[in-house]
Amino acid sequence: MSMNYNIHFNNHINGFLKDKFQVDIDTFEFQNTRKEFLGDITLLVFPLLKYIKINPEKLAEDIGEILLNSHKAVTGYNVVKGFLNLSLSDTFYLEQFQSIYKLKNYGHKILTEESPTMMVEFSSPNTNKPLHLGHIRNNVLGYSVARILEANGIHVIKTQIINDRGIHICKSMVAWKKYGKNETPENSNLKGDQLVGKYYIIFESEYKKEIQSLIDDGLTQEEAKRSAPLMIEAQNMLRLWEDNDHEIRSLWEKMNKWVYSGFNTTYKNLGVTFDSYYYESRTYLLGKKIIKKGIENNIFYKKKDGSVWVDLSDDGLDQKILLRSDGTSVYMTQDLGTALKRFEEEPSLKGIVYTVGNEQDYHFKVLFLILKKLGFDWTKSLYHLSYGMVDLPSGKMKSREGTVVDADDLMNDMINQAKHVCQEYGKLDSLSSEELENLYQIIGLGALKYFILKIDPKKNILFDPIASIDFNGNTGPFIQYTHARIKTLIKSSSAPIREFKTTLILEPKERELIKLLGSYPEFVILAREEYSPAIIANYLYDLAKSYNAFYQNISVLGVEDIELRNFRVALSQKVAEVISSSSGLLGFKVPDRM
RNA sequence: GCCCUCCUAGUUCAACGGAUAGAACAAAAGUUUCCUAAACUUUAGAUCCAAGUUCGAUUCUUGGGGGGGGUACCA
Repeated sequence: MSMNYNIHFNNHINGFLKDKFQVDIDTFEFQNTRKEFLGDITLLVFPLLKYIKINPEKLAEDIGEILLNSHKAVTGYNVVKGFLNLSLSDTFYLEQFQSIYKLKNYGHKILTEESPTMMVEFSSPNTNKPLHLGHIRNNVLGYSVARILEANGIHVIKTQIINDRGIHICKSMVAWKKYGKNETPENSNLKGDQLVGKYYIIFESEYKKEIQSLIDDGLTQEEAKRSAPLMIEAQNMLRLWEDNDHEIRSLWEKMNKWVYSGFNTTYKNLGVTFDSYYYESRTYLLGKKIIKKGIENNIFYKKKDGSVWVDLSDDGLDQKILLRSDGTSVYMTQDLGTALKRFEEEPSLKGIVYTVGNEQDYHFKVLFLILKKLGFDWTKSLYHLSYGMVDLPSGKMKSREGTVVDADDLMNDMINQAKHVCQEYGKLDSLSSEELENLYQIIGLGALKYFILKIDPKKNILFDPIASIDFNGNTGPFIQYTHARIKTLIKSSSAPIREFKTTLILEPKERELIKLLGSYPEFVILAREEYSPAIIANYLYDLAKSYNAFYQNISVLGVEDIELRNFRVALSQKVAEVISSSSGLLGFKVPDRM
């Protein structure tokens, strides 16, 4: 995680090793020198021992000597075990900084005609109930990865597959028909998705009652579940839906429309957007052709009852069903078809990122393996962006037990919490009520997003709403606050930013910050697709923290030197840019003033 | 049962196989002539256990313990 010092020192070290040991090594490992040692950057000599059998300290000494004599940036060196600590000149850092400072959108590659295209699938809700906290992690992760890919010069299509058909939506439809015929989002004052979700819950609870009374009549649990009138009605409805029954289809369309309108509100509040949509109702029949071809090529096999399977035991996995005995498709069939369709429709498509929870790790392993067996060459650029569950301090989220956290409720709570905290601090008298509402939203949602993104995607999250909105510590509001301070600083500084004098004498803390910015290519981290949002988020926090330390130190010193002041302003501006730009990657908005 | 995954201070999280394992919150103490104290400076505190691989292991391998997830006609 440091600047690519190879660019600067590669030739010198390489030439030396060639001359003396006849080995050709072209990349070296550098890291920032730990602050308890003297020096700025450190060359790791250990890895070289594989090629050169020599005492590491001796080798480090030799390389240090060569660099000191031949490279003007190196002003000194010392050796600790296999670590070669190099001191670099102020000039070097200043030049680095200046070259970076001139760039706009540092770390962002420009999209061109030749840029590859990738698809990022995320969100992918069911249309029978509103989005919940788990969806928020999904959306924030998927959207963030899409932005990171874009910064890498990749043309990204953000998409989702909407599970808009099936028994789950029929349950809501049955309940709505039976218990709430005239209720609409307009006359009930409920968001469309909330309304449909309400009837899903009504279905489940009425269904449970029916089961219980059947059990009381002497049926077994299994029998009761199967013969409950509501369930039979829902299954009938599904059949009618598949037969294209006009009435059912129009009811289905009406209720789905409500749900989409509700989802759109949620997405808008959350700040995510999509470029295309796939609907299960249009994709669920896909994939059967693939199955047929697979059977012909002996990749799949048919059982006596007519069901189709793939045997993956050679790859350490089980056998997997691909078509039911009645010839209908399963989830896997559909996903095979959808993947193929996407590559057919979008000839320039290079790969797909699937943002789906880790409970489906196995599914995607199998999906990718089957596609590979079928011989599609794009299989290797399919990636399952898997992420852990979100737990609450109060316990686990279980949708069946009604302990889920609704996405809309959570966002509102976060905004209210932000309001509460802001009002406690006061200092907001100068803002209009409209500005205030906007501010609360920015802070509340920034807190939520950062809290989720700062954690390694593969780990489970323990989400604590109160802790997330703390204005101190590793939180979104802290970074936003730092950004706002920098903006104020820049605004209040009338001094123009001029060329720097290389004779500048720097205080230790300033040097640290220059190093931070000198190693600004660390910001490339933001633009490297192999890094997760979590790494970026934590890096961002370090940056904000460094700025605070820097700021405090300067204030205490009371430095008034004019050159230093200009320099400081320039640095601050760069930090501000870094923060606001990377905030964008995280899906933050940052206020101009607070 | 089998497969996948996670386990680091009291708590929530960091650490390309690199130096004395970093932060934050909570705890204890201190700092206000200052571009906002929504800050800063101290102090105390951790790698689940056991082997192996090597110059070096929180990281890789194997075994064990604990949590979570998956497991053949649900998505």
